Amino acid sequence: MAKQGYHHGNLRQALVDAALRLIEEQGPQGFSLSDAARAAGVTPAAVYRHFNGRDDLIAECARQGFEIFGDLLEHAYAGGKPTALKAFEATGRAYLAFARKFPGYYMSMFESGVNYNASPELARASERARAVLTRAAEALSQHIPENRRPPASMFANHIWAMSHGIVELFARGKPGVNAPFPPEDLLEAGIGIYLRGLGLVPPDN
Amino acid sequence: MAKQGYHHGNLRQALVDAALRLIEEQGPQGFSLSDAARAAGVTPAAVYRHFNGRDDLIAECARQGFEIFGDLLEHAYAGGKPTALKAFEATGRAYLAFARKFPGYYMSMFESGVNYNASPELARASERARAVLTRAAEALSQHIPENRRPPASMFANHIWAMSHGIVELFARGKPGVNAPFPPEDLLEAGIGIYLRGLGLVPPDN
DNA sequence: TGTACATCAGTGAACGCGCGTTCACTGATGTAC
DNA sequence: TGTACATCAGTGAACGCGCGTTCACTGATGTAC
Repeated sequence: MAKQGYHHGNLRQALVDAALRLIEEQGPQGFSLSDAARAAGVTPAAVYRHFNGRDDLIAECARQGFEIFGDLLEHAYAGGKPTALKAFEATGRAYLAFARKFPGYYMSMFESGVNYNASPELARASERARAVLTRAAEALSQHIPENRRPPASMFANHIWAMSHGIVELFARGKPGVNAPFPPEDLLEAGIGIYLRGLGLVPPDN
Repeated sequence: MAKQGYHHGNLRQALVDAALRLIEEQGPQGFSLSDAARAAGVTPAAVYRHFNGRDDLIAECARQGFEIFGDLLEHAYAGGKPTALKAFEATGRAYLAFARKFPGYYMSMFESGVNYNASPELARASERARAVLTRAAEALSQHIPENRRPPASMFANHIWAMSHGIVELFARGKPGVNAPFPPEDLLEAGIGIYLRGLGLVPPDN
């Protein structure tokens, strides 16, 4: 976009952006390298100046997604402030917010079937995002009496699974599925009930 | 399989079976009508004797899946016996059991992007399966004091979302993701904590 | 039991298409002098 | 400031491939007489 003419200026990122838009519209399998090139106003062959082919392009989408995702979760967690509980809840909300705001990234990360070990950078980025969730869970679990404290990674995974399930089932404009509640409310309530089950929230609302 | 030779005998079901096996192995987007025909030992054109093309074949896979899924959930729910709580837990377990035992069906139902309104039969089958989950939730919700009883469809959706999330994130042999717990245990624990949060299970284990 | 015939499930060749990828090339850009 | 040149990002034509779908056909099966 920076420059016009024969040389594109920033084709690499333009291709990523085009891919994200296409993935968002047609699903991770529904987009093609040629589509992305066309959307960026360029010959398919030009893609090979910047990526090792289709899979490499998707992997870069996912990598960028995980970076943003990690940043958002980190920011929401805010080092566990003001309380471990509030920080944890905020992190859960950030999960859904990310999926809603960046569906292309989300799909490239979780629905494209991308191999997280495709590149060291991707592996690192996805690992970091996961680590934020686990850290939030760990801080929270300190408030549960030790004798009935479940492993932190377990309930990080519970929250992750519920969030992901809500995104997949209810936060997509899937034909034929009419969600009776806004996904945000559904997740908020679900996390609330779950945390009450852990004894981290007073039993009576 | 019933007969050999020029006439296949039961090509329709053979194609469905082949499609399921392929979906299981390569994902819902990774299989082609030609693949399925080849696997059934038949020309691609023969498929059109039985289906209106690729999408119709997938829709039939999903329909059969939802029938089995509905039966399994129904059976697990067992009319709410012995208690609404135990029946509900059994239903949740049945969800995961289905996903594990019939990955091809599961993927055709939830990952293929099939339109649930593609045929009235598919719409009905998917509706029935959902209804079982909601009914189980409704029976259970009778045991919650009315003033702090969440809508039954809400917590049916919570359980559904968590189950689906666990299937997608941890019950697949996804490269690069090592689940720290068996999915069954993860779901069992998650449902347990959640139900405790609803006040349906004594607070101390 | 044997024969004629209707049915229709599957064949095989053909179609147009878009895909991912390769290759020798061209021409815009930036740098050295 | 002007010129020669190296760099390298993007071109455009070509490839082989497998796809979904169509069509006129063929030959196995089952039925009527």
